[in-house]
Amino acid sequence: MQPISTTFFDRPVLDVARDLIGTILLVDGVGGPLVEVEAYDQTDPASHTFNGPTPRNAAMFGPPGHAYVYKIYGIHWCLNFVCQPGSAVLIRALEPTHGAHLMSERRGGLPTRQLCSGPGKLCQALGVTIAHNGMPLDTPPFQLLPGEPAEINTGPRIGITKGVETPWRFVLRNSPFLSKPLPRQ
DNA sequence: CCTGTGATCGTCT
DNA sequence: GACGATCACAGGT
Repeated sequence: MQPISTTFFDRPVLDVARDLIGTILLVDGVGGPLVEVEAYDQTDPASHTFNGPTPRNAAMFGPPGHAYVYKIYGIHWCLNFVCQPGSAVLIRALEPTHGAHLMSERRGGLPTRQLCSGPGKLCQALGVTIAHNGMPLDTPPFQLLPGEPAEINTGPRIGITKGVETPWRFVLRNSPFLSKPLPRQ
């Protein structure tokens, strides 16, 4: 199988987000298949790009297939994959299959299900920081590899106060590694 | 199972 | 000066 190229990301963000579920993300060889992501674009009041370019969100207006990393609540890092200008996919959770020992060490020995079950936890487990902001995703330390076909469910996004109804959260159906289950319908 | 809260600081108004 | 695409822990059900 070929690694995923940056042209994969030069498509509508909703298509990319859906297709990312099941894709294997590794950072310096550590990670696993993505089980939860969210889409954001410039028309969306919850997006960092809603009010146009700023120094922080510059990577989201740069080339597709690069990382956008920012710090939230003064504490945690969050990793996004940049798509078409002003849009990106927030990487929220993965199944920790590669480098589990290192992830556990970085996460204080917490149980496997809690190693990467949230955007801040995932960055801590994979060692992602602002140093990765703007880096291409088809070049070390990043690796993106195709995974198995996935059954996907959608729902509203987590932790936002605007655009709360927009169902742009994509999850692997029945995964035990999500940050939260989908709401009951 | 659930809800509430403190931590902590960069970013933008 | 206010707030945020979060997390861990505490406490009650």
